[in-house]
Amino acid sequence: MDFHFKVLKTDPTGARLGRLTTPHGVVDTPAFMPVGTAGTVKGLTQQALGELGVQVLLGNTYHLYLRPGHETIRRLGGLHRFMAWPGSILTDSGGFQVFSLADLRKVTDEGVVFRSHLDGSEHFLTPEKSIEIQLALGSDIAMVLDECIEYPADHARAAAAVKRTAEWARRCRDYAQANAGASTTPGQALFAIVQGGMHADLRRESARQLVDMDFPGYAVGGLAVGEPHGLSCEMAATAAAELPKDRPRYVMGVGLPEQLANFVGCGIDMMDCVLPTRNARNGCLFTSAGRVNIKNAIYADDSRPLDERCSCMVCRTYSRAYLRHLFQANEILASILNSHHNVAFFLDIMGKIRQAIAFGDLADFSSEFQARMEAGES
RNA sequence: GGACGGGUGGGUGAGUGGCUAAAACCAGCAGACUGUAAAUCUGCCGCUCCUUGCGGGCUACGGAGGUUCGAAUCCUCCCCCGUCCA
Repeated sequence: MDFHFKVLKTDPTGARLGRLTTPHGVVDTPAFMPVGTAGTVKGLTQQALGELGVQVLLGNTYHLYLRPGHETIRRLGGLHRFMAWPGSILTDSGGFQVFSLADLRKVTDEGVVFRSHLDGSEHFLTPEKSIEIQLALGSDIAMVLDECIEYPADHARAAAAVKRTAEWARRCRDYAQANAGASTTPGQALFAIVQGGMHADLRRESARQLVDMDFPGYAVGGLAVGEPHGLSCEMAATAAAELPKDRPRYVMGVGLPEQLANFVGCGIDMMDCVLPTRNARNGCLFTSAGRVNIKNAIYADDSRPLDERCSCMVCRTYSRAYLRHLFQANEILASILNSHHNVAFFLDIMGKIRQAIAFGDLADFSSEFQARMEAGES
């Protein structure tokens, strides 16, 4: 199967219902992609992910390069076979680590020198190296190496990152084209990443530069780095307006449950976020009535399901009291069940968003959802 | 009966004259988490009062006395708990 994307319907709000086809299957969009940095969505088996209806998940170039090593994964048949995941995979390029490992790296035009967070060893990640790794991993969608900057960042700083990101995108594209045969997944696609901080002119400029390079898909990066949600949406919409309508658009690293529909309304087709899994492990559960901190004492005797409106395995089977107990007792099952529910909840939202676009009432869905979240427990 | 060692806040356990309402860890309570250096991190954690302040009062380091300007820390006696000797 070759990579292609088809917009099935565009909502008056700008939201798109679509279908992405990758070498490993179909992805209904708008899609939420759980994050599986190190070749595992923490707390969930691949079987569970399949049962939850996950169609695409993330892996991380930087992490898998450091451990177990991309050549090891290549020898084992690529990331899909290595982790026994038959569905689609998108790999991040290491660009986010340019941001999050600020204390452990040095950026130059040539690339990024990282000190491994595992053993302190030095590694030089260039655009070419990032692609070389991703070709070995054989993700369905690789990402260009970008420079993700902090918030706030002034115009000059953001402009420099835009310039560098464009140069790196070109190098990534050229290297990927020249070495396509080295991929463990024939037909692997490469997405570019729009930067520009919170400066609309730079977002537009970045998008145009990348569109000129003709990528099969485009991401908007550098959002959800601490700025207010309204600004994120504004930047996502600004970038999306410059992007070709027939290519998938992906906002990286978002968002909260109540934010997902807003990005979709900006014309976004794909999102990923660590929140459902990370927060699950930290006892923060997302429900249709808002956040539930399952470690709170008020749940000690609560026999109700976590979310009465959720039909996931956890909500069908276990009480809040039990989930709290597992968390308090530091039991592994707490992470497993909490992650299961949170991912199910995010996927459920996306399903409802797709349905709402199909029915043409995304705006209604969005405001209803928001209202229920804010109303909290009844 | 004798010789040592020890009794500290819910637990373990530091502290051996003032900087100690008493380290640290655990437990408990609450909060945070947005392309994962995260099963992590932060705050609170004797009682009480208010004008919520690096505020006031009270209680507290087995018990009772004492020394001292000042004691969890020094002295005396007593009570417990360990180990060893009879």
